[in-house]
Amino acid sequence: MKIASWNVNSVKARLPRVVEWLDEFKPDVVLLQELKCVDENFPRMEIEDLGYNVETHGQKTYNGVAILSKYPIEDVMVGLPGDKSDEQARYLEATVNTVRVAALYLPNGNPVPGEKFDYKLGWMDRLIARAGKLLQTEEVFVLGGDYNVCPKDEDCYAPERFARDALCMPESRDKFYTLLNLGLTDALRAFHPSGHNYTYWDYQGGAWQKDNGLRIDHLLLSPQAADKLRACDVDRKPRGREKASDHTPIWCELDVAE
DNA sequence: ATGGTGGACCTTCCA
Repeated sequence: MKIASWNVNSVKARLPRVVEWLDEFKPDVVLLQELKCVDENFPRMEIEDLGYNVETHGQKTYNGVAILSKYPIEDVMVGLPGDKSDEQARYLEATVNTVRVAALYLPNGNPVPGEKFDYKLGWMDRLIARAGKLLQTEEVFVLGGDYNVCPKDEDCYAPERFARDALCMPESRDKFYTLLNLGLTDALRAFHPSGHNYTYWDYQGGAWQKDNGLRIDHLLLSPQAADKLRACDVDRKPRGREKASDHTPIWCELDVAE
């Protein structure tokens, strides 16, 4: 069972790239971020025509997450618990083929310091709390998405340039490791313990051509999911195409009965 | 050197 995550940076602008990639990669489940549209404007028909069920949690102009699945999507939970005043569409959780999955778009947090960085850290506290709840169920689960956290200096092409950036700040990394240390597995690092495995390259300055990237998209697995992990990698191909997103998909394969 | 990339939206915000 192949589960992928991809920040598409506008599903409307990216639809040809998304359709093309679904057709060639044939993932079973896809966690999308940065839809940048309300639910009514999601290109549901085009995705359903490829054999996917669709659940969306959209928002006008900003954010927005979705779950696409070849299996029925059950027990949907919209939004990250812990702050009823939070109106940003950044979290969607559901069960597909016995696996609990979440599509998450963690706040960027720049500039530092400021309200946005505080919101990021607060959102991470809520994610840690949610992961703790999920771990109590001892289920197979995957928390996938754009975490906007670059875990280590080796995950950044120029760590000195990002030392004060919200993606690399010690507070961001500390909370990311608090999350991991609950007992989750960073699936990509389980298969590629070191080296550059970037998932994002800025549009500016020829970053893609120079491989000036960062690893900020992650698949975090419960212990029960990690036991079933068979493969994990970044698919760089979509980033090199015309009208590309600035992120590229990360995927894993779990040995789950179908 | 006050640019630069891209998306949404309509003038500025966000990444």
